[in-house]
Amino acid sequence: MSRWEPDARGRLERAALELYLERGFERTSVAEIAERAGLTERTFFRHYTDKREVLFAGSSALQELLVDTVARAPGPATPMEAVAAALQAAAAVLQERREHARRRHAVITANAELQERELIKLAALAAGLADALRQRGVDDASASLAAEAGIAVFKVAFRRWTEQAGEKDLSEFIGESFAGLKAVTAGT
Amino acid sequence: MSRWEPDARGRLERAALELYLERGFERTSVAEIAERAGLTERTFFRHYTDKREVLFAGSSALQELLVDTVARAPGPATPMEAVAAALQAAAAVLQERREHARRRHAVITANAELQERELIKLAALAAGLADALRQRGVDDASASLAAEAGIAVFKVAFRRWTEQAGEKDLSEFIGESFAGLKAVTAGT
DNA sequence: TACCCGATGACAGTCACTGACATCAGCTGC
DNA sequence: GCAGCTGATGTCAGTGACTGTCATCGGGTA
Repeated sequence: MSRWEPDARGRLERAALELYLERGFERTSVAEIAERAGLTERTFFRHYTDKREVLFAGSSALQELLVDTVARAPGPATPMEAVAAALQAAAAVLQERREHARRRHAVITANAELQERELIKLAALAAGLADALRQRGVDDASASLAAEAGIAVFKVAFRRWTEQAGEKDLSEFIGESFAGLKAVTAGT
Repeated sequence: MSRWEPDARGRLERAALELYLERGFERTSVAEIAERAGLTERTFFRHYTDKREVLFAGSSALQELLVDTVARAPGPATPMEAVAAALQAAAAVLQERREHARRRHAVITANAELQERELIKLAALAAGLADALRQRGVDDASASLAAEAGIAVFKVAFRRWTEQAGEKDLSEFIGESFAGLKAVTAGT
């Protein structure tokens, strides 16, 4: 048997989410998270750069999924089609873990600092999408615009998904939002 | 004559921008800003909620300008036309103070925490735009999408404006970006 | 003249985050 | 099977952002 309990990161992430739900982000100290995970505060900061980051561990995997999906989109796909495919792929992942996604999102919407972190993660996703589009030969400005517009669609769709009373899939909200964006930009 | 030097906020804002430019955001302490402004650290925090906020004092004025411009757009204007008018109004203000805008932006792009704050301010602008559109009778989803898309256009245009070698006006970049968005969303 | 108010200062405290050094189970080379 | 290295963790002493509380006092007000 090994010297320490396994999966320190997993324990920290679960402890953090639990505590943020129980008492709120601000009223939870890093020492408390570490204690619940059976570790020390110092070790927390070896795994996560700050108190917020522990909620965003999965975002790099999402980023890879988006970028890969754009890269693998069929050759003739337009930039927005490639972005749409990427967002649908991401939606499928989130739909699978919808309870976790909603709990996490509830914590984030309750705290401005966490919203800031979420926004910069979304900006990073946009930058990754834009890069992937450029790799496909899309010109610089169009790549940025398609990526930013795609993230805008995602933000709106995700919010509607979490606020709905029913159980409609995230992918449907994304489809509707893309259609809505098309309609609204047509009238300029 | 009054008991204290006037314009404490202005002195703090100028001192902060200077120091952030001279030594970087992270390597500047609030005590140093306050000292250069002839005040104490405690007083700094009476004027600004945190060390970042001192760079964003003007954002509420920008928000009011955007919201007012949408509210006053001609009745038959489409949502995107109203948003475009608002962004052009904001662009004119930034163009006027372009040296200040660029210095400030240089500080922000050099630091992730400041970028986070900028993003949440932009998100607030989007929320304000969306509200103003709803007041005009635009349906909920379209209002959010037009607002978010408008902010996406603004982000791209602003970045191109600051990165350009020449002296082209921000309003031109915004016009081009709106056209680019229209082109890119048409191909879905 | 007495009083209040609002902007500031003084000071102590909490907590996020960092740097430096210590510990020690398990693997590696011999 | 032993010496030594490694990597994840612990310990401890900071620094600096931010907060609560009380004191100060020039200027306006009754």
